[in-house]
Amino acid sequence: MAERDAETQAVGRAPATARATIADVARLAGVSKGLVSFALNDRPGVGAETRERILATAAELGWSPNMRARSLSTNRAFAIGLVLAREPDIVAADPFFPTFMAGVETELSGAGQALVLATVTPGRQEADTYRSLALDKRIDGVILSDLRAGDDRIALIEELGLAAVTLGHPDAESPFPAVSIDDEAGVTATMEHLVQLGHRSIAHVAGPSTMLHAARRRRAFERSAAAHGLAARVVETDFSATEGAAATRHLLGDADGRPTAIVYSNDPMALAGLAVAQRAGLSVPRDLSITGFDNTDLAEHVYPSLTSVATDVAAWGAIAARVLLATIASEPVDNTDLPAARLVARESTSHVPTLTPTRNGRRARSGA
Amino acid sequence: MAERDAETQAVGRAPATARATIADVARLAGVSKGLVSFALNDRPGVGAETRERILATAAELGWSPNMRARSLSTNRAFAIGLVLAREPDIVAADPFFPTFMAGVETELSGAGQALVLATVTPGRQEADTYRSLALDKRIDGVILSDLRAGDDRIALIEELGLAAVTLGHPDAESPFPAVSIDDEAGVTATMEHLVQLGHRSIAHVAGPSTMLHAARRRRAFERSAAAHGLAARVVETDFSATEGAAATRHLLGDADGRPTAIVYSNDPMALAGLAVAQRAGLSVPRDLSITGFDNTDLAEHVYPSLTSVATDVAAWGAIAARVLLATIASEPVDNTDLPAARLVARESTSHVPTLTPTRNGRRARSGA
DNA sequence: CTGAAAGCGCTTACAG
DNA sequence: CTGAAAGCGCTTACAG
Repeated sequence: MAERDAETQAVGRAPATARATIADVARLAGVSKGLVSFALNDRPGVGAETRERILATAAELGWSPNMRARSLSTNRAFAIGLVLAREPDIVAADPFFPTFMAGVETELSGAGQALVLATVTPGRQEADTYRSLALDKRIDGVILSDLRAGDDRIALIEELGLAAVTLGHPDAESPFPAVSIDDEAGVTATMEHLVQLGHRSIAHVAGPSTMLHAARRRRAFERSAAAHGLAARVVETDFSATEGAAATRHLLGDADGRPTAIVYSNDPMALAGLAVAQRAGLSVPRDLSITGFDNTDLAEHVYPSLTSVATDVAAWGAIAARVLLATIASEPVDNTDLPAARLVARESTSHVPTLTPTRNGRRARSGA
Repeated sequence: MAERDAETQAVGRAPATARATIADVARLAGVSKGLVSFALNDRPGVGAETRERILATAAELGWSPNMRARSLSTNRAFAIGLVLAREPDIVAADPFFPTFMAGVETELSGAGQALVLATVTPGRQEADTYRSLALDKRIDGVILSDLRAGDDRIALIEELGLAAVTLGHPDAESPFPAVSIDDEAGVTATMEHLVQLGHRSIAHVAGPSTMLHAARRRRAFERSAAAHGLAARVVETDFSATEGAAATRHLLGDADGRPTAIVYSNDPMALAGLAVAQRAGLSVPRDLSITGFDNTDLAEHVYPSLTSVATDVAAWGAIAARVLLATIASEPVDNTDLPAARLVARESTSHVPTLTPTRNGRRARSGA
């Protein structure tokens, strides 16, 4: 061993195991550490051939940047955070997050950034999680999902000095860019579809009114119902299949006569509602039309297949990540609106029965 | 401003924004930085009252450790990684991961550790992801899920010098502890259940044979079939609802007579299979019994509700994380076996029809 | 165009 | 029991 290796051997570790540092590159290339850093970061002020030589030796040594050191000196984490605050079973039943994260990842991996994910039960644990993520300096910014009414996370994130992007527009002032999908358009299209099929008695099974997107879908439902001169029956739930089933039982047992169509605020509830209807001896869509939201993979694989509203969730994730990274890099960013959610009509919706439905009546299925 | 603040003001930033460092604590407590570090880390060699004073001033200044600095000097990331390498739609349809990650999180948050999550499409991108996670020094170890036959990640992770824990036992030598759930017991219980109901023609819709847990479930099926003197028809899929549906169509159209029961290797496929059967005019469970695996939230909310195999996925995540953290801390760890998967019998399984099933036949449902 | 030095906020031998 | 110093691997003014 040449004596120049002496220092890296200090720990008694095999040289092969030791990672090359810029000091190694500098020594081998015969320049200073600072110059190596400049060359590696494509900064001006390094002679062309010097740069070449530095890059070559770095490659030869298999050098790669140590993010810990980089982070410490640049005061950046090169990572963003996502905090999921829903009851575990609701997160699990909803394919939104895995798809969304896959989209986020496509953007991050190319940019050398990492995603740190935290799952918490809703409540004060949530704020603590954001707080420690920031205090530990693990992330540069967060993606705020599941925006709530008067969401206190906006102020918290601002106080913590993190960058952020919100999924959808908050209901109050926000210093953060919003990346949104117009899901109201999806609800409106659903209503048009049902009205066109002759439905006049349509109910909505909504998500929690504290969640902005659930409230938005509900308002779109109510607006559309009003526009068509229909009553707007709404049952609120927590987005779970269990409460979706309960809401359906409630609606089907309604003394005022059960609705001929139910618009659910997500797919898991619609699937649970479908089962409740079938169990009650109703045929879907002959006796009852049903629609979901988010166009889960399963939607086209149940019987009857489920009419649902599709959004490009992965694209949403990718754009949200891109906007957040731009924000972190202090680049100017605008609010972004993604293509509106669109209705995918399938078998679970059809013409309203002309008479009160009978269990034995045969009628050709129409619609999608 | 006293002149002792001069240095922290160098950037022209408001003092309120500046985070307290151990240097600040040391100055205010009148000791050296080293001593502060010792006191804060509960190391011996600090006088009782000195320690008190240091802790008090740290609290007063709202000091919290900067993980970047800590990481750089200790050569640890205080974070673990999870790389999801499945097609996005399969990850999305399978509630395993969100639940698993919630379990992981319960363990990590208490230990001041973070989870960095990467989602990749299977293939060479996967290895690159592990590689850069390690080279960037972002994580100390990984949880290896979805073990494959002859899984090359074992060697890769070892080469990268990362710690790891595997979900289930690899099929070859592994230096890493395994945390396993005996899902074979679940399959065996399913078979016992079906045989007891009189089924003699049982098929299995398996996951990819390259995936160890899919292969394990399949082998358990075949063993159990053999033990009962039954033929073991198996159709292999990629775990997706789409292929689950296709496999079901194939089995129902089988020239040798269709099976009276189908054991699916996961719930999404079972749900898709249920729809295929219903679409073909078969009544489940009267004409065909169906079972799933993993006991998805939706299993109890479809009609008929789905007999499935339940495992405590969240506990699995928590234990896996705990074992991994112990490994990273160089504590001795053993392989861990969690309670065996157990069958949850519901409506989708019942007595085999005594005659070849007729579409109009009425027979009281029995079983679960 | 290039070098030498200080600094990011911690930890950890090494001396007293 | 305590202090002063070096080091982790980078980046970045500051001089030449």
